Amino acid sequence: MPTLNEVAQKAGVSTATVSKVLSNTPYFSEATRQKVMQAVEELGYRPNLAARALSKGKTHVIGVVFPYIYDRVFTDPLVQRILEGVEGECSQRGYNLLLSTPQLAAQGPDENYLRLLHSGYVDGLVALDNVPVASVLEPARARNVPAVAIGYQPHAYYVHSDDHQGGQGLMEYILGLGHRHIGVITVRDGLNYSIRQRIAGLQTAAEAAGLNFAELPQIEGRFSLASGAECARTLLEQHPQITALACMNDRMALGALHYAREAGIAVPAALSVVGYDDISSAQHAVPPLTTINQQALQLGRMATRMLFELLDQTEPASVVLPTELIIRASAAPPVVQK
Amino acid sequence: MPTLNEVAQKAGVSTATVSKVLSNTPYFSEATRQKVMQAVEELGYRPNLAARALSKGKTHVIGVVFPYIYDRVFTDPLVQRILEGVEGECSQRGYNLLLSTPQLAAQGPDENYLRLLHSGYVDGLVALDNVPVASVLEPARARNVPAVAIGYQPHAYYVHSDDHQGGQGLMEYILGLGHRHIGVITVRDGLNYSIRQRIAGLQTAAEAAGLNFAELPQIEGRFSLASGAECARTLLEQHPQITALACMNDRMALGALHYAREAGIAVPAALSVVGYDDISSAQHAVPPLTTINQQALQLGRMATRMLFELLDQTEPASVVLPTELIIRASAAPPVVQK
DNA sequence: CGCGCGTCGTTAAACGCTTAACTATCAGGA
DNA sequence: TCCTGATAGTTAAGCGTTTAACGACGCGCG
Repeated sequence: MPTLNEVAQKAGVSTATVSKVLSNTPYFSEATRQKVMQAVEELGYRPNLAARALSKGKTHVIGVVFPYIYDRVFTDPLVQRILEGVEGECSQRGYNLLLSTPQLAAQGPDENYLRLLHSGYVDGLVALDNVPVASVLEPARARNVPAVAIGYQPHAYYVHSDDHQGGQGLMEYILGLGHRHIGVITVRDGLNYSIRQRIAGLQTAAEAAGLNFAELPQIEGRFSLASGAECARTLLEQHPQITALACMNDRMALGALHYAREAGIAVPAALSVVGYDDISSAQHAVPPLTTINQQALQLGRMATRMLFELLDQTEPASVVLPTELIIRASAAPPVVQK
Repeated sequence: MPTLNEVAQKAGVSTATVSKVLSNTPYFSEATRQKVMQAVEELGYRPNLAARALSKGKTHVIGVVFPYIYDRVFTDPLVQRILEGVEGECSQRGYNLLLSTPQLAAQGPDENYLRLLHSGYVDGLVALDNVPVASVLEPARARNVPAVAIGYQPHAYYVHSDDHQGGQGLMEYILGLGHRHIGVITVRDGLNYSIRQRIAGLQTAAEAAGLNFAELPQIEGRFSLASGAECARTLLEQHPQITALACMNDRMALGALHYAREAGIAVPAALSVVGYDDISSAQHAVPPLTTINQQALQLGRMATRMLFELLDQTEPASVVLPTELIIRASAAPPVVQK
């Protein structure tokens, strides 16, 4: 591959001049500009980014970090959506995207990730950082690598969705339909800050309606559709009086729907099911799933914009995105019984 | 961030020695090893990858290229799955993943991508390269950047799934059920080699059964679920005698299912629908979708392994992966009528 | 006429690492 | 004793950029 030097030779000038022309740094004549451009053209020269990175200390690469915790990273439709947002912002600005999926153990992220972080290979980081066990951004902060968290990280720049509001809205909706026997399908507490907030939101709404939230039947799934189906079965077998199921993500809600169909339980006539996330398949489920849209795309976009502000030396403000209740057809008033 | 030099100073040796110790190049004593390691430890030293890249000409980064054609890149569940495969192989070997989503115009990929390609920033490329308009790997070949295509690129190292076999299997299955009035939902020809092959497969099977394939009603969708629904409507309104719909991807098949449900057409009793891809939501559709599994995960894995072989200077063999017919519940024999 | 300044271009150092070439030391064999 | 060769470590060049520092030139102005 041709180098700056070869271009310089060909154009009959020094490398410094070529560099100036290419970076549009003042003080070169139109004539030399022409010569240089011509040489660049003929050789098909393109700068070596590694060299540039070394010299400038900037790589134009930002790292996207999806730690590998409860789930294979890319099975979560939200991740995909976030990535889409990040990607859009980056490519708009001519930045490249380095994907990192560190293992996250209690003592911190894995060595591979740390090497990347300290390598000078990325100008900044956008990280899904939302679990209590350990923060992937902690080491970044220690090394002064600009970073934005998607999640609940009060000590960092962050963006997250208003999960409390979302949870509350969801519960208010169910209560408003008239349900009182409500089962909750959640995940193990302490796995994820967002879900903890959603639960808190449910609780707020429940207690505002005079229900004792702690007495509502709850069960812990593992995020997946299959686990949702299983949880629905267990919950309904143990508490046949349940008329509504609030699931803390859409995949588990879809699982619940799946179970209901197999068990011959009509949704929403005999059982209401609501989810959380508004993943794309929620819309086409049978029946279409009532859920909370948490704007994953926007999450990715915002985080990336904030990172760019950081890179531009301006202090970004952390953001909390509002959620929206998406009413479809999987929930209805309970049939009056007994 | 600490540099090699600082480590060397602290350990009281030369940078060359430190470098040797760290890369385990022969000829240093246990004593110096200890000193060096201690210094590394205390300073928290980690190599600057840009410098290393410049010096060695290797970055340990491979580029994953998903050109941006008919669709926003990450909306296709297959892309996600392929990415998962690539990611797994890479992180196993300590490689990092750079994501590139070039715009693909007739005259070739965009400048941003070319810059990346020529930058020396990636050691190799795995590319979804499967469209007739232009190849993203063409410029890679021109620059001698090792690359593997996922798709039909006979001039390159490639891996693709046996779409002809898949299409044929799908059609044989439908014919075997007894259908003769079969509608085909495809995409604009020339958009995608794989789909062209699938169609060829359908045709092979149809003609083996004595059907004139060209006379079967066909319509072109745009990959998406919504377009599938629309196509199903059009096709069925124009050709009410159709008893089965063969869709060239699952999303359009899901759309067809969606339309059928709305229109009150019972699947599979009154209409059989089959898809292609076996995306995860196919399994949970109502009714569960009969489709062809094309092993997207494996596609990503294989391509990456081939790339690593290439990087190891060994000539990889291109691969064609077999497909598998996944029989679920969206297709059944036609009701004998008239 | 001479000085200063704006313009255009060059030289060379620096970024942090790898590695070929080199020096020094020491043990063992002839 | 001397030579050889293995071992241990150093020096310095090189990877391809950027950029600070510097020189040369010409022009306008006092």
